[in-house]
Formats: sequence, C-alpha cells, structure tokens
Amino acid sequence: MEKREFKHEVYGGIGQLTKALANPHRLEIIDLLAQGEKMVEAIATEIDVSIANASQHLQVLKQARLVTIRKQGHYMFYTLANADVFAVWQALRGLSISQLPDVEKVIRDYRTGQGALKGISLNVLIGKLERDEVILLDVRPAEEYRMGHIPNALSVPPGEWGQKLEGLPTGEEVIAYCRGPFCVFADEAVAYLKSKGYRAARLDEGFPDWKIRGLPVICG
Amino acid sequence: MEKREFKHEVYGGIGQLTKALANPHRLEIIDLLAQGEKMVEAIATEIDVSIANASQHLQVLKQARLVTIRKQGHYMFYTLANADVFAVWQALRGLSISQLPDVEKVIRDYRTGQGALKGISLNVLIGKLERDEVILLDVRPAEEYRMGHIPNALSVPPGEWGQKLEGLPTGEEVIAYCRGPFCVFADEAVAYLKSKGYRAARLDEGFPDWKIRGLPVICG
DNA sequence: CAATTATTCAATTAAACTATTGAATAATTG
DNA sequence: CAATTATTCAATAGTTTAATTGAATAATTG
Repeated sequence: MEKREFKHEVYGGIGQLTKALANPHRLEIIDLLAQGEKMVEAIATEIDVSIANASQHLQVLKQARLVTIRKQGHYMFYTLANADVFAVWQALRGLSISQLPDVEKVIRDYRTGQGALKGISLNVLIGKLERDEVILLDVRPAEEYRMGHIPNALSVPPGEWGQKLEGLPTGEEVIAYCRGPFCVFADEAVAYLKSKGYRAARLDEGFPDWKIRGLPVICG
Repeated sequence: MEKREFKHEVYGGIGQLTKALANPHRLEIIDLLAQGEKMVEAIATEIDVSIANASQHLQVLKQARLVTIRKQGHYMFYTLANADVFAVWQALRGLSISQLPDVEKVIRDYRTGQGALKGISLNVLIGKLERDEVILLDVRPAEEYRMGHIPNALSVPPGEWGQKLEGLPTGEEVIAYCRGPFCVFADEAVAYLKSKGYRAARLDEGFPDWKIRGLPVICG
C-alpha cells in the first residue's frame, strides 16, 4: 500500500466519522444518549424534530457506528456505541467552551438569568462527598436516574420538586446534577432551591462525566 | 432566553465547529499542526493539495477558531489555537481506532507490511526512560525536532538514517517516535533498524501526546 | 386476520461543501 | 519602483447534506 493511499484511508475514515457528528441535532442526540438508551420517539420529542427526521439522523449515526440498537417488540432503543464516543463529545464540548465565546456567553447568561451562577466541578464534588458535606440531588427524569446514578443521590425529577424536597435539612449545602453542562434541569432546580432558602449549587459536568471516570454507579 | 433558543445556540455552535473539522484534509492539517507551526506552502506539500486549496481549508479552520496565525514577512505561520483542539483530535483518533475496523486494519497491515509490528505505549516508554533502558530516537523532520522534543531524544530525520545511526550501541533497545499513530516515519525507521540488527520498536502515540500530558519538553 | 403503532424508507427541493482555476493582495528583493 | 513570491480571494461546477412529506415495514393488539 502506498503512503498516500494509507493516509487517504485513515483520514478519510475519520472524516466520515466526524461528518456524522457534524450536525446540531445529532450532537444533541449524542449528548442525550450519553444518559442511557432511548427510543426514537423519546429522542424526537426531546430534541424537537419530527420522528422521521430523528430516525434519519439516527440512521446516520448508526451507519457511522456511533450508536447501536437494541430491539424490543417494535421499539428500537438506541445507545452510544462505546465510551470513546462520549469522550469525543466531551472533548468537543470542552473545546467549544474554551474557544467559542458565544457558547460560553450563552451558558453564563442563561445561568445568571436563572439566578444559578457558577457551578462546582466534579473534583470539588468528590471531595465534598468524601467529607459527607453535601446533599446530592439527581434532577434528571426518573427513568435516567433508574438507569444509573451517583451513589447516595436523591432522585428529584423535573416537576416534582415540591413534593420531593419536603423535609430536606435546610442547614446543609445542596448540590444538583443533571445531564451535563448544557442541561438546564440543574439550573432550574438550583434557582428553586435558592428561592426556598437553601444553599445550593449545580455540578458543572453531568452524570456521564462521573461514569466515564470509572467512579461507582448505582443502577436500578 | 428560551430553552430551545439556548440549545440552538449551543449545539449550533458546536455543530459549526465540528463541521470545520469534518474533512479529511483538514483533519490531516490538524494532525500536522499538532507538531508546531507551519506555513501554507509546507502544509500544502505535506497533505498533497494545491496551495490555493490548502489556504481555503486553513481559512475554514481559522474561521472556526481552531487555528491561529503568526505573520512574519509574507509568510503566514499557522498553529493549533490551543491544547483543547489537539484533545479533540486525540479523541477522534481514539474513536476511529476503536470503532472503525477499516482504520484499525489499515494501520495494522501497513505496519506489518513494513515489518514494524506492535508498538509500545507512552506509559511503557515513561517507565523505560526512568530506568534508563532505551535509546530514544525522534524520527520527525529536523525542524519539528527543533520546535520541541522529548528530553534525551536523538534527532534522526527521515533520509538521514545512514549517517546518524553510526556508533549506536547495538545491545540496547531502540525506540523511535514521530508525529502520532498515523505517522509512518517511525515504522520506516524501525524497519531499517531491525534490518541492521537492532532491537527496535515504535511508540504508538506521538510527540504531541507526550506534550499534552504535561511531560517535560526541550525546545531548540 | 384487521387495525394500530413505532419506526424506517423514498422522493423532493433547497442549501452547503469541495476542488479548480485564474486573478488579486501585499511583503520582499533587485 | 518593477519584479518576484507567499498567500488569499472570487467564481464556477459537481457533489453532498438537510428537512419535509407521505408511503412502506413490521411488531403488537383486539
């Protein structure tokens, strides 16, 4: 094999893979599937496109081997193909925050608009959990909590804050985590908690970031 | 700002960034610029396209803030904008090796075709260097060596193996490194060294992987 | 077995991307 | 200042991508 032919194969292959990622909806799908498997309709609803369109995007991701399918009845459950897919998304996310002023600004504006301000990092959370200093809330939908969450996290799904937060000790610091830095459940939860007099902050990263570090995860 | 508008900004921004990466030539440029700054003509020659075409691809990368320019006379030196850009490339590279059978196969075939076989990892190299067990060769072009290399590495640029390898002690193991896993300089060097009776292997990763880990680097 | 439902396929149109070509800038040299 | 050189710009044509629509599969339910 010639040297140029070799390069053509290699960079061409990675180019195709990158093209499959290079679409806002598909990136949002990747971000969503990092939480665990989802079926087509749920994905379409979540990312706000027609089912046919979501299906087409999923075909593109499938063809690029970025997602895999589990079939059950006539439901198709899509998941990320492996941890490396999330690692790429994580790197892209990081690059966008460091290099795209707009993205960084939009996030900051949105958070301050919600009264949420600065979050804490995964490393800081780990320290606080070791010293047993915080109450940890998983504010993602119940189904995502069920499929995997951080040990000792309480499930407080969106829309159920009223009931679930009864009897939470007011003295202690509360930290809410959700899907990731672009997920707004945690911002909304923190805003609500603050309005109730709690000392609250969000985790900058999300559950998948915890998981990919090899930290312990509770399922079910 | 509405939730959907927020998502539109964020995923849209990352989509544009990813689109700028999603081209074989541009990925090859990223891989090349990870070695250090280069001017347009050198890039065009290296990736085997016309100068006008290379310039256009560089404009795309520049607009996406993936590269920056240093102007000197009428030479334009392009470099990666920051370490996060390399981190994305590194993640994509890793994903392609784990998920694309073709890419993995092409690399394996090419290496065994060169008689080079399996390389060693950066972690293993670090151990061997600590125990002073190996002779380390930087087999990239002299200019890239000059702009930054691993401490104690000898510069043995392509085409100068005959002269440079005189007087190398034959008993010790020799490890050659180059630009990265898709760079074939190291494979060719290892094949040559083996033909001369040396015990030789290549480093799987490249110099930028060493550098991004924060390990010491010699410039000049 | 017919009706329902989740998902995919096919066809269309509008938009974006790619490589090529030759001309235009702008810094340097004689 | 004219000639040279490195790089960029502009226009073009061919290809690929995206969203929409409605029809086609294929599993499930009554």
